Amino acid sequence: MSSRADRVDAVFAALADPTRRRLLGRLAERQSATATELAASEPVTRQAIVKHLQSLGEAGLVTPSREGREVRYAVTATPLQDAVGWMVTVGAEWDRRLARLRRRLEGK
Amino acid sequence: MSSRADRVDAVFAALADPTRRRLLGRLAERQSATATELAASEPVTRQAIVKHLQSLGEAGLVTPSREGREVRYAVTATPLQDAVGWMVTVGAEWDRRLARLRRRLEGK
DNA sequence: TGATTGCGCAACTCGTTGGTTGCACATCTT
DNA sequence: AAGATGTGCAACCAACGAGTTGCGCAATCA
Repeated sequence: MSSRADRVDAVFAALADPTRRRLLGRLAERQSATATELAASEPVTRQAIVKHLQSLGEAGLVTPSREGREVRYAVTATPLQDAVGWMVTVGAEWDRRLARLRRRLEGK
Repeated sequence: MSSRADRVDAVFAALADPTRRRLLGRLAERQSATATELAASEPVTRQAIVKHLQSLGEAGLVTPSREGREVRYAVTATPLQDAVGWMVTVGAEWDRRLARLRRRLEGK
């Protein structure tokens, strides 16, 4: 029933690992990438990358799609909203902080 | 030197555990609480709570303060900004999402 | 003063997980 | 058809982390 809490849980768990965050970053730059491609830029094995991508996939942060003989991954980014939502409910003056952040981003 | 990345890392690692997030929630409601108090509302030992609070403390999310013979903990909430900042750099149309979120919270 | 209450430290268990290696299977390319 | 390239599966290892129990010490209360 508590699918919302589970989602948040999965997202934070996925984002807990720095390698996973880096992978998400890479996938945000390039539109998509395969596990072997990502493994080239990362100091670990392809298999490790695959596992990370699976974690990210279970959290809904990344979506795989088969293309011929290779599997390309792309960011979904939607479930991050839940995580941010949780953060907001915790902090006190978070409204102001978010506003400041947005201004800083829009002002570029 | 990469203190920024480390901070984000600590925050996400701290937020990865559901118990820790619940503790943060409790501390957000009440102004402050001791480990033993929190242990009463939680199905684990006081010692476990203490460890969690230490993790949260190292992440800068919580601040302890001694008062007589007891130690009270309170949320700091500032470093969450870094985490949100990271999230923003990843997602694509995050500006809009944050805006929607703020509206939903203000309208509430 | 003695009993209680709250905290700190240490050792230990057990499950999870990030990472590896090895091999088999599928899919292009030449 | 043969060789290369990309993925999937499984077993294994080491380290970390959540949680426990036990004990000792400081501070408050009766």
